[in-house]
Formats: sequence, C-alpha cells, structure tokens
Amino acid sequence: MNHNISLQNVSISSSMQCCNCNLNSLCMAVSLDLSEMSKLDRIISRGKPMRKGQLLSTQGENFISVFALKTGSVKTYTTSAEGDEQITGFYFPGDLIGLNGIHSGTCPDSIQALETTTACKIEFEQLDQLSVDLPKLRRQILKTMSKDICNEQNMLQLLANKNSDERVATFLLRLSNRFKARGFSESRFRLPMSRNEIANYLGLTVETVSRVFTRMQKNGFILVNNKEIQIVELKALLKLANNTA
Amino acid sequence: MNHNISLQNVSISSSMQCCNCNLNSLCMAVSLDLSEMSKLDRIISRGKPMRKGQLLSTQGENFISVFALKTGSVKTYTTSAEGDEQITGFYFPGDLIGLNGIHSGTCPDSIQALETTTACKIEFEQLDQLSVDLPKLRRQILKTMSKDICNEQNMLQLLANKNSDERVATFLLRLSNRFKARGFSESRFRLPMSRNEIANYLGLTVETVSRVFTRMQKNGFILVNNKEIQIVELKALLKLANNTA
DNA sequence: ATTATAAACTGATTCAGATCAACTTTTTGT
DNA sequence: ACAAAAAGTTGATCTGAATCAGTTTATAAT
Repeated sequence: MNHNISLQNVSISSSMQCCNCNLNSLCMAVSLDLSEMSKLDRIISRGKPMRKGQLLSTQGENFISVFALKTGSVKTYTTSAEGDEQITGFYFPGDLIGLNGIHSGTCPDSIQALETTTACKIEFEQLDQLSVDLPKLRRQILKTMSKDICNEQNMLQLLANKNSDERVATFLLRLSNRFKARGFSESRFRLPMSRNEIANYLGLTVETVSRVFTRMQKNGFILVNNKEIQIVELKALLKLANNTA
Repeated sequence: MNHNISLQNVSISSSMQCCNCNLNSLCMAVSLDLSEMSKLDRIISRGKPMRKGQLLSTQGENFISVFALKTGSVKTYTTSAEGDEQITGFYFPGDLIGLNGIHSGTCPDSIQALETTTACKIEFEQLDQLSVDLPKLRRQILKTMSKDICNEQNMLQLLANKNSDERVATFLLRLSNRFKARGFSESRFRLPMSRNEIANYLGLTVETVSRVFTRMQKNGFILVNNKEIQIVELKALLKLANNTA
C-alpha cells in the first residue's frame, strides 16, 4: 500500500517536485541535495491555480502555513481598523511568503493573487521540524526572514526620504532586478499590479504615479503602454533613483 | 581546572546569568527552563557598558554576532551611498538586535548607543547550533524576526499614509507601550533620542516634530519638558493616532 | 458588438509640511 | 564657571504632491 502511494506520487507529480522545479534556485530548496529535497517534498502541498483577486490567506486568520509562489504574482496588504488598505509587498515565483505570522500566531496580512497564480503550501510546524535535521533549510528560512526585514527597511528609507520620481524609479528598477533574477527580461516587462496598487505601495496617489510615468516617458527614460513597461535609459532611471535600486 | 573555571564563572557572574536577568521574560530566555538557560548562558558574552554614541556594530562589517540589550537604548540606521542616514529602529532592554544580517553575511545597518548601554553579545553560529536542541529557543528567534517584519510593516503604513500628528502620536504611544512592557511608567518617560532622530525616523523634519510637540502640549494632551514626556490625555492621543498604537 | 464599469490620464487648485532664517535653551568641553 | 557648540523652538515663505474635477482608455458584462 505504501508502495502504491509512492508510485502514484511519482507518476502524478514527476514535474511537481522541488527537484524538478525550475525555481529551486530561488526558493527554499536552494543547495539541498536530492535526499534532503525529497524530505521537503513530502511536506509540501501544491495548490491548484488561483484566479486574480483570490486570497491565499486572510488577515486575522490562524497562522498555519507558509507559501512558496510557483507562478503568477501576489500582493500582501494589511487593512487598518478604519478600513484603509496598505500594501506591504509584491511577490513573484520563488518567493516564500507568510513567515511574519509566526510571532502572533495569526496572519498579520492578507495575500491576494494579482493574476492567475499557483503556490506551494507548507505547514509551518512541519517545516520547522524538518529544519532541525536540515541545517541548510533552517538557514534558508532565516535568510528569507532576514532579507524580508532588510527589504522593509529599504522601503522605510524610500518612504521617509524620497520624492515621487525617486520612488517610482526605484520601484521600477527593483522590479526589473527581480524579473532578471527569474530569467525574464530586465528591460521589458508587464506590471501585474494596477497604478492604484503602485501608488498605495509607494505612499503616493494614483494621479502622481500616472504623472511620473508620463514624465519619464516624455524624457525618453521608459516606454509605457498600459501595463507594459520598457526601460529605455537604464542609466537615467538609476540616476533618478539615486542608484539605490 | 575545568572545575576551577566553572566555579569562577559562578562567583563572578551570579547576577550575570540569563536566569538572574530581570529581562529574561522579554529576551530569548523566555520559557526556557534552568538547564536550557544555562546552555544559552555558555554562549553569551556580556559586554561592558558603552557610552552614548559608541557603535555596537557598523554597517558593512561581517555579520558574526547578534545582541541582546540589557540596559540603555540604541538606534539602528543605514547610511546611503549619498551619505544620508535613515534610522530604522529604536531598541530597549530585552530586545534582540542584528538578525537582519543573516542573509547577506554583512551588517546591513549600524547600531549606536543613545545613552550608556550594556548589551549581551551572541555569536550567531553558536546560537543557531544551540537552537537545534532547544525548540523553544529556535521558536523565539523566529518569533523575534517575525515580529521585526511586522513592526517594519507597521512603519510602512505609518510613513505611507499618516500625517505629522498621527506619526508623532503613534510614535509616543508605541514608546509608551514598550516602556510599560518593561515595567516602567507608561505615562511618564524620558526620550533617549533627539528631536532630529525622531524626525528622521518618522520621515519628518525637526521643525515639524517640534511644532507637533508644542501643539500637543497646548492642547493638553502631553507635557513636554525637553526630553521628559508625560502623557496627560491618553484618549486624545489615541484618537490622534487613529487608535493604531 | 455594445454598453456599463473600472482604470488611467490630465489639468487647475489647494494645502501640509519643507525650507529658510532667527532666536533660545541645553549640552559639552576647557 | 564659562565659552562654544549643539539641540530645540518659533515664525515666514515656498513647493511638491494631494485633492478636486473632468476626460479618455481599457476591461468586463450582457
């Protein structure tokens, strides 16, 4: 019986294992060997595709699992008591999301698909248990959280100091870098989020974001066609962002 | 010989052990039993007092240790390429600092004493190793990082959405809560940081912070005497902060 | 296809907080 | 104790982005 199940697993999911996932260099599976990866595989459940707008988790619900994005993109956001929404991040394939729920035991933010998205789901307790035997995995979890903290700190710097041009330029350059790291074009990409979402994330209004895009296009730095962005003058954009991509 | 050393340890440091530290309910040692705590004790080195302005660690240097504050207070800040400083946090006794260096292997920010301050220093590799055998310690480290992420996200919300009154009110209320958690008065406390540092942290100018303090005092919400703050009308302050302390 | 609805853009006006400048108080060093 | 430097406060003015309002373009629904 056990044998049966395992055969089934193999046949169904040959392309659904960490070792075959083309994201393992970005994801938790980085630097794990085959036997370690198969242990990780055993505690991962692969979700079916979610449509735009669907929630991967909801602010306030019990913290049980973390998620690793396979395809698509999501935003995380918190809703304040007065009901206004603050986007805290955008995430792409390979990103591990949800670790910020550990300390309170509840999800501090909602995770929503920006487009058709698939994600792997991992029960945190199992992941933590597995991390005892797999130092590389343990380190990877800590690295992910450490990086999250640094990213948020970079955002603080952006919001505390920078004007609208600098914010938008930095935003585009960071996206560009993240797409590049995933093997996509760094100079031509599609924004999965709306202008409103960009504005919210950057602490600006939609109007301002729109104006900055228009101005950057007029100056020949970028080409904008609705959500399609092309970076034409990387250097100029870097200068606008004060080289702090 | 071994015996000798251990005797010495006991005699010198009876009050210098986690189990005798009045902060262990806030610090890593939370919920560890005596034998677990003594293991933690063995890898902790207690630093001598640092004076105001001294650096606990410097941005860019190799990441080796994390710190647990015993007394005093510190700020963490990053210095950008152009040389301007962004304060990313203020920390008080019991806080564990420096975990954000894990992912890059270098310290992403500098940690500076705001007053006379003592801190325990723990080599991260040893802490990580110890966490394998002490699930509660492992969990505590993850909780600390998770909470850090949430704190930064709260700051994002503050900087992206709130006006100067809301920022300063929220700042004071959060400080009040943290002092309360440490057994100090929640309604009367001394700010260890300058107006400049508050302004920098909150994404405002010194002038604006000063004006907000003055206005709050005129309205009878707080009493300000240089760095001494007294919260007179908690409710009014909460309302100013939109109840998001 | 066609309408309804939402998202995005553009212009005019307003305003909160930055900037500039002067002064007062506190802290530091001799 | 004193001078010098730093920190903090207050007022006047300016400005970048918010707000308000209207139009255009894209997306969704029938």
